[in-house]
Amino acid sequence: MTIADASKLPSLSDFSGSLSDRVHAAIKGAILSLDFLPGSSIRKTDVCDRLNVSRSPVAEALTKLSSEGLVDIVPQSGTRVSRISMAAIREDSFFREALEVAATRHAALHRTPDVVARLKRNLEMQKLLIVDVDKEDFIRTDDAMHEIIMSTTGMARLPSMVDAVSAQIDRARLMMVPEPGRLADTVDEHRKIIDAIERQDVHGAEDAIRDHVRQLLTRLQSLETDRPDLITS
Amino acid sequence: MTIADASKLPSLSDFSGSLSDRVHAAIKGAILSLDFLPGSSIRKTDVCDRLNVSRSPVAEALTKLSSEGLVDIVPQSGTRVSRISMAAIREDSFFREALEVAATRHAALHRTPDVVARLKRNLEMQKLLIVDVDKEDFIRTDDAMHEIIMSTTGMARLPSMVDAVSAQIDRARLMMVPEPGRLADTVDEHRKIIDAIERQDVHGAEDAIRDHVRQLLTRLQSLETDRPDLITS
DNA sequence: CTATGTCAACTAACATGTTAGTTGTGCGAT
DNA sequence: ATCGCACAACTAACATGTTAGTTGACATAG
Repeated sequence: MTIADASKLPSLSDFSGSLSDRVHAAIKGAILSLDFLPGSSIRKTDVCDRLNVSRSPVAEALTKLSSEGLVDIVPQSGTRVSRISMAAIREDSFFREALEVAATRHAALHRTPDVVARLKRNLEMQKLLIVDVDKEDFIRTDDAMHEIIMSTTGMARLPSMVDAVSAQIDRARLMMVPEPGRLADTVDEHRKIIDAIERQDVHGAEDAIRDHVRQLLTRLQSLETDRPDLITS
Repeated sequence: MTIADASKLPSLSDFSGSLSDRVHAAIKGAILSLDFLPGSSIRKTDVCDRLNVSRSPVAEALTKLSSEGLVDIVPQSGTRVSRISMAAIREDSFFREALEVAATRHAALHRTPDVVARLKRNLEMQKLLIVDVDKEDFIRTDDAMHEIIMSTTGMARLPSMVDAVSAQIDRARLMMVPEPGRLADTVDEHRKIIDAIERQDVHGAEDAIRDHVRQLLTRLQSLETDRPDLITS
């Protein structure tokens, strides 16, 4: 059984909030970036030594990660980084789809000219970033678009909810090999979503965002054959 | 400032799982049943004394309740039972609607004759229970119907997800005065949902479940004027 | 060589001691 | 009487000690 390499943990000073929060963020980052490999076991004492904290905040952080599905705690035995399972990815994808569809529906029903303008400006930015092949910034802009749509609902907890439910997806996404032309396709999907919102075409917007979210799921399925070492079931 | 009466906590032996889990269930029950009143502060030591456990499991339980929105933890200061806010209820209702709509959509798309039969049997049971005016059993049967629909998705975590997101709603629901004829209306809403699933009418099923979930929200709005002492904002 | 039982090492869970931040209270100054 | 400030009491957060359940290694019997 491999053991997660605690030396890969970033320093706590990179984060804010309570000690527990920072430990949580540090470990979560290590898991999502695959510095902590799926299936490896986490030794609390290693983490404590590396971060210079006691077991309390580490225990609390691991409990939270467990509820997010990123680690498996076996009572009285040990804690392991959860393996990526297609079943878990499909579940997370289902939840994410449910929330994104609801948000997009709301956006289509209640859109204001201001929101449409912001979405269109965001889309133009995306087009520019494709030409630059600036993937980092593209992802940031992509996220911003989804946030604009979510913000129309006025639900403060929605972004963090979507975030929590996307943990497995985010981790799996990192293992995918980039696909040529995928960025251009993504922008096209975004355009369809924004167009439907502008027309207040509720069903059109729902279908468009659903297609978009499912694109990712479809592409993730390929991991099952590509990286069977990291995927269970 | 009122203080939550720890003597109202049920005994831990009524629950199963780890000590933390049982403490969590006990406190959650007290909050949802309004034995712990919204706004009152929870004294860890009282809870420890009553349940004969140390502060660790109590702290963990309260952390979890905090993430469910049932208590507010003020760092270095205190923990209070969260007041019911219309904003929180609306958010929870939004999340619940998103999940239930997604589940119902899935049920309509992939329904089998067996599922339809089970749903129809459940509906007949509901009709009988109206005549008996057996509210307890009616609620159980109501819940069972939603579970049948959710089970068609095959998503293991869906019920617990909906449950977590319904905490605020469940608490508020208890304060509502029963409305004559409401049960019959509920059955009618259920019938529409089941009919649409049987016809594989996706949009019809979505609309029907949405109407159903929103009925509750609408009725909850009245609390804002009826019980302003328990509602904030 | 395999199956099984024992035991030591390890771990999460729980208990308890300690620290530091917040809040209200009362006293004194104005 | 009111404002401000110091202080005491209380709390969550954190550190650390203790308990009990799990696991795998190893020895031993078949």
